[in-house]
Parts: sequence; structure tokens; C-alpha cells
Amino acid sequence: MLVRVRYAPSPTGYQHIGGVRTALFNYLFARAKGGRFILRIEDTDRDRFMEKALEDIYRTFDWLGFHWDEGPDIDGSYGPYCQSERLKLYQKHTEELINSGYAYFCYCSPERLESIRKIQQKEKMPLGYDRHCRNLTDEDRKRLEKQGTKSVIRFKVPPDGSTSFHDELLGTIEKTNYDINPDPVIIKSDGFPTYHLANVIDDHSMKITHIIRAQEWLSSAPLHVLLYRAFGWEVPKYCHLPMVLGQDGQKLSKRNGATRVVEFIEKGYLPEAIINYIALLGWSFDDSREFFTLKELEELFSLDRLNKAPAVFDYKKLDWFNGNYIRKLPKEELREKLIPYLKQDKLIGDQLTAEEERIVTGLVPLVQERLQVLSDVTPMVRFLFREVAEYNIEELIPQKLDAAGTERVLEKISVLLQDFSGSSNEEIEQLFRDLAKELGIKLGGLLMLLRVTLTGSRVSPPLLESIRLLGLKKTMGRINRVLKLLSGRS
RNA sequence: GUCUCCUUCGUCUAGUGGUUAGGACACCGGGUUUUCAUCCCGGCAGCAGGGGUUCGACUCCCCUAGGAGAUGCCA
Repeated sequence: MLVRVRYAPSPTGYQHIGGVRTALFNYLFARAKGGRFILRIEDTDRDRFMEKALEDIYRTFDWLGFHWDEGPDIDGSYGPYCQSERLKLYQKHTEELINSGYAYFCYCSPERLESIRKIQQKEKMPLGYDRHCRNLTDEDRKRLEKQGTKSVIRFKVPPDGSTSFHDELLGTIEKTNYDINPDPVIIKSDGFPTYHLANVIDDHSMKITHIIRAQEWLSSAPLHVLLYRAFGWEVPKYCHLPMVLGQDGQKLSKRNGATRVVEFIEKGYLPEAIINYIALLGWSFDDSREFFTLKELEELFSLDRLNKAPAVFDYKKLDWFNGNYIRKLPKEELREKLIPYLKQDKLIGDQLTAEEERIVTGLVPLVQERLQVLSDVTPMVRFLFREVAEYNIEELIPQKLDAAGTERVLEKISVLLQDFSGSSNEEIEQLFRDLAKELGIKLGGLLMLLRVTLTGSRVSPPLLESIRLLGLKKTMGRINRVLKLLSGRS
């Protein structure tokens, strides 16, 4: 049988890193099994619907670089792929349910529901609907309809017995029917289905074979099984993935860190790094390998390498992966990825001048092994485009020297640098070594003085290359500025 | 409260009755290096607790504890 799996986000917010991981596992499973991966939009909540969220789904997966085989934009003959366009189907099947006695109309007001919940909480009783409308007579119904009372449709959960199913990861899951949400709403008063109903009908009608979703759905799975049975449909295979938690051990959410994929894109994470990292959240290949391309994952992924326990999202490890992938990037590619960040931070203009072209090309090899995320580039190379905002005199003066001494050293450096452009790095370095020896200070201290003079910071890309990018004119300008600063001090 | 699921270093994980419990991130040392970073070497650190089963338990069973999720006219 052809494997068919789906990712079914609801467009109520931006794509979430946890959701993307669910999507990835579904995609990988489909590829590994030679099956189909389907995107279905579960837009049945009209209050929370966001047009932007829909765009975000497309943008996210374009960026990640993997796509569905069927979806709103790719017809696969099981459409439409948006639930809001499938209302007739839900209606039809709901009628079946009512006719066969599995569902009923409920006229309870939100206020009534609220009040019984309060009582239940107060009395420490199990929460849930009291099945008040389950045995309404036809008379009652007619009267309520005549009064124009709004209604919903509820599914009859048997009060006795139990429901069990097999989970590919967790094994047999059993729940007594008593503990299942008593008679949940399947059609809301606005005529739209709730998740449970639409999900079951769609998975069946789209011939989904495996439902791979997060474990937060585990407790409603028995209800879904009951629905399948009420319809007389075969229950698909289930696999409930371990949850992804934030650093605080709670369900990953805005409160405990970045969760929206756009945030990761903006900070400068690479899709390869994100994919590689999240693939390892609850899944592993063996005892040591941890670098995988999407292509490799497509071949290697399997459900039986899944972990049951929830995984805490580790931003530091993601950073490490990202740094690794940045280092693997061809120079030209990294350059193109860096330019938007330099533009955004106004270090360069929208149209690069020849000089900017030169500097941008030259800085790439200088920062490549220093970047953890792409947005790190700006503070690292700011000095190449901007004057130093303010010097910290303390950082300028080497150990065992005073301002006057420092001034003299810097003057010597300035002289030494005169024929910089004609010399190789090795030659210049030798000159610096000699100078340091002559002055009786460490080479590191000597160069630190120059480094701070040019960059305003004790941490910078390699000095000599930086000078070449900066140009002798600006270099001398900064040296002279610091010289003045020092003479004012001594 | 109730129900369900989960439990190996701080974190991600390997491990499926006999291992000095392995790897990675992080952290801490050391080396290379003009700073930082990279790179290399080394170190710290774990089977939640208690009962069984067994010649032998991280591995199987039970209990306890802890964690998470669910308990909606949200998904």
C-alpha cells in the first residue's frame, strides 16, 4: 500500500519550529517509504484565522527547501486541501452520524457550559459536558429550533467500555471511555467542524496511511478512533512524536525562547542547519553520526529510531551546527548571504559601490570561521565601513606602558606601515617582531595597540588582512586620531 | 483534581540481560595562533529512588517520585 502522510497546520500563527519538525518527519518518512507527503490547511477556526499565517507556511517551506507532493498549490486529486473548502463533505458525514445515532444536536448556551464547569471545578469532579442534550425529545428540539436557539452537534462517546489503539512508537494505548471527553462538539454553531471531526474525515478521504503528529494529540487519539469506528472506517496507523520542550522544560512557546521560523531566518540560521538539528530532536541514526543532509535523511529516516522522551531545544547546539554549515559554504555563496545583513544594518548601500564590492568580497574569508549566525557579521566588520565611535584609552595602552610610551610606540608603527601595501604578510609580521623586540614589549601587545586603534575593539578579524581591506589612508587616519588622543592624555 | 504518556551526563542521544555505560553540545584545562574564532589534545559529568525476576540487570516486571501533555463551539 502506498504510504500517504500529511502535515496539517492551522493558519492561526507563524510556523513554529516544533511544527516544522513534525512536517519534516512526515516528509522524511514519505520519502524513505517512497510515499506521498501532503499539506492540508486546517482553517476551521475562523476567529483565529490569519491570512499572513498562510503566506508564512509557503515561505517557511520554500526556505527550508522541501515541499509537499499534494497541497493547495499542487493538486493530487484528493483536494481541496483547505478544510474551509470541504464543508459539504463534513456536513454529509455528520448527517450520517446523526442518522446512525452517533451524534446529536446540543442547544446548551456557552453560559450554561461555563457554569457547569465552575461547579465541576469547585466540587473537584471530572471536567466536561454533562450530556444534557443527549436525550432531548423531538418536541424539545422543535421548540428550541423555533425559538431560534443556536445549536452545535456533539458526538456520542460511549460512557462504558474502553478504546485502545496501536501507536507505532508507544505501543498499545488504552483509555477507558469514561475518561474520554464526554460528547465533544464536532460541528460548531457557525457550521464549521472542529478539529476532531474534520481531521478524521480528511485523513480518511485523503487516504492517509500514517498519522505522524506530536504527542500533545495522544490523549485525543482514542476519540478519533471512536469516530473512525462510528463511520465504519479503517483506523490509520498512528505515531505520536515526542514533544519539543523549551529550556524550562515546558512546551516550547514564545515565552521560553525563539520559536517562530521567521525569527531563525532573520537571525541568520541556514536551512541545512535547522533541518539537521531538528531531525535529531527525538530521532537518531546511530551512536555517533550527527551530520546529515536532507537527501541523506530522506534515505536514512525511520520510525523505529525515534525516541519516546520529550526533547529540550538546545539553542547552543543549533548555533554549533549553524557555525559548521556556515564554514562549509563556498565563499561566493556566503558573500551573497551576508550582503542583506550588511545592507540592513546600513553598513553598505542598496547598490554596492566598487569600493564596497571590494571590501565585502574581502571580508568573507575573514569572518567565515567566526560566524555562528549570519547576523553576527555586522559587529565584526563594522570598523571596515565606519569610523570608531569612541576609544577606550585603557584598552589602548599596553601593559607596562603609559600614554606617552604608547604614543611613541604607535608612531613607530605608523612609520613601519608606510610601505605596507608592497610587502607580504610575512614580511610585515617580521618587521613587527623586530619592533617589538626593540621596544621590549610582546608582539601581542604591540599588535593589540594597533588592533584597538583600527577597530576600537580588542577582538577583531586578523589584523593584517583587515588593514588591507581598510586601506592605508583610513589606517593612518585612525592612527593619527589615536595619537592625538594620547598626546592629550600625557 | 482526573486521565494518558515519559524518565541514561546540565542538554541532545547510543545502548534492547554480561560494556571500563559510547558519542555530541555546553563547561573547564592545555596546545597552535597577532586578539577572537577555527583546529588539535585532555578533563568534568549520567543509568531518578525502592522492591522484585535472574547466575547476572541501564536493559524485564511492580511501586514510589519527578516531568510533560490533555481535560474547549483552539488546533
